[in-house]
Amino acid sequence: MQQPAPGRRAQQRQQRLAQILGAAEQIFATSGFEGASMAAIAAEAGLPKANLHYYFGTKEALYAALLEDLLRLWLSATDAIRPDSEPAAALEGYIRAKMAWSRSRPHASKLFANEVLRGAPLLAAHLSGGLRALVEEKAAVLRGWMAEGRMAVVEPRHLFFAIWAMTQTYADFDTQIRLVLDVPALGDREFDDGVATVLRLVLGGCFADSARQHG
Amino acid sequence: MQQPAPGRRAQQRQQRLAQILGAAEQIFATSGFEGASMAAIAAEAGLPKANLHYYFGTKEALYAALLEDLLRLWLSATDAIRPDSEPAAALEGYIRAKMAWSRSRPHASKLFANEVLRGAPLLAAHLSGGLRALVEEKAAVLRGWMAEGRMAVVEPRHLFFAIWAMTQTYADFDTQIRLVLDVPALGDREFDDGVATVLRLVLGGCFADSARQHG
DNA sequence: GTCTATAAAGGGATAGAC
DNA sequence: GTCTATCCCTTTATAGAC
Repeated sequence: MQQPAPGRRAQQRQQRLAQILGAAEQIFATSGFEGASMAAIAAEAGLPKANLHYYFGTKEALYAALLEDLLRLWLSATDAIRPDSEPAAALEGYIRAKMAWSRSRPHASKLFANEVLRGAPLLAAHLSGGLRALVEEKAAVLRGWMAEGRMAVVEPRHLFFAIWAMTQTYADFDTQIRLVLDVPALGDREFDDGVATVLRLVLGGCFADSARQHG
Repeated sequence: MQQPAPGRRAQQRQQRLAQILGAAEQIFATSGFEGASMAAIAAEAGLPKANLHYYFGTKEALYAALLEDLLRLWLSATDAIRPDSEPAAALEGYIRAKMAWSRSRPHASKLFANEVLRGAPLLAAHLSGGLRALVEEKAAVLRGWMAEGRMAVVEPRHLFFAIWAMTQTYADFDTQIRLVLDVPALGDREFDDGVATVLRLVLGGCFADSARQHG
């Protein structure tokens, strides 16, 4: 029951955990749960295989730990959407945040995509629980703005689906985008174009004349 | 070199092939390449495992055959986008076609998503070849419309990325959408709302005042 | 806590009878 | 052409030395 201050031992433990989680995120993201092997994760982390089992027990527990972290990020990105926000600015901030996340954490996004693609066996409870509640809450905010005539009338939950899809595609489908654009990797140029396109569609669709200011 | 008319033998062969391909599409879509087992595909098809190897040789060859079929669908959906088309009608037709495809062939869409997520090892050549050429061709059509002032100026290739993402999410992320909307499965209502939302964003973003006609 | 060696299970693929 | 039995390899997970 004692809670010792983090000494050298605890710090090294935290470092090992982060080391394993980072390697696991990358391997799981590009190979999926079944495709990833503990050996590949161990190699990426620079540790023997048995170490992973010492820290996390099973492959599924390690995978679940990653999804847990992930959910927190997902749920925290909508903070800017509050009843007292300016509607267009709130949506623009949300889109920019989601796009920045696709750029900074592409592996996390792919991990999430892989999990949902296979039917979300480990995430179903969170999706119908925390995420659903959050979406309902934010949808209510949007409906309020619509009732006040501050934005066009659209089904707010489907608007979220559209924003998620458009922003996450720059992480999940980066391979396709890269090959179609014929660039070695997605950089400033591609993300700027992406943000501009998503902003134009969403602001143009929700606010009509507000779209012009973004090129 | 002889090309016999399809007799009973050839017909049964075609039926077996279709039987296997259908089962494989479903299993690969929900489990990914590595996650799917030949045993699971055989069980789904109602055939012994060795039959699959007789017809397709290896697991990878079976998977590649599915991707081959898939590409034809992907590349044929843009037919309505031609220089002499009416811009808004052409984009609307394309969106409706893509959305209908997400509804009728969700397994195919998921299969494609799984493949791109893992870096498109078997599809890279097609993406940077046929798909890239097609996108360049259609992007040129859109640029022509923009130059004539018939639609807003957006980066046309990113507009395609956005349309692909928004429409395919109704197949690939159906689990998430289903759980957030709290419905047992996506039906008419959900797809109608989805089409309306995507149309509003794209037409609103590209044609400003044309968005109103779609609710 | 860390690592080597290995057990136990499941995978793709094939041999060979029918 | 079809199916059963089996080979061989990889995988997860653990035992046990250090």
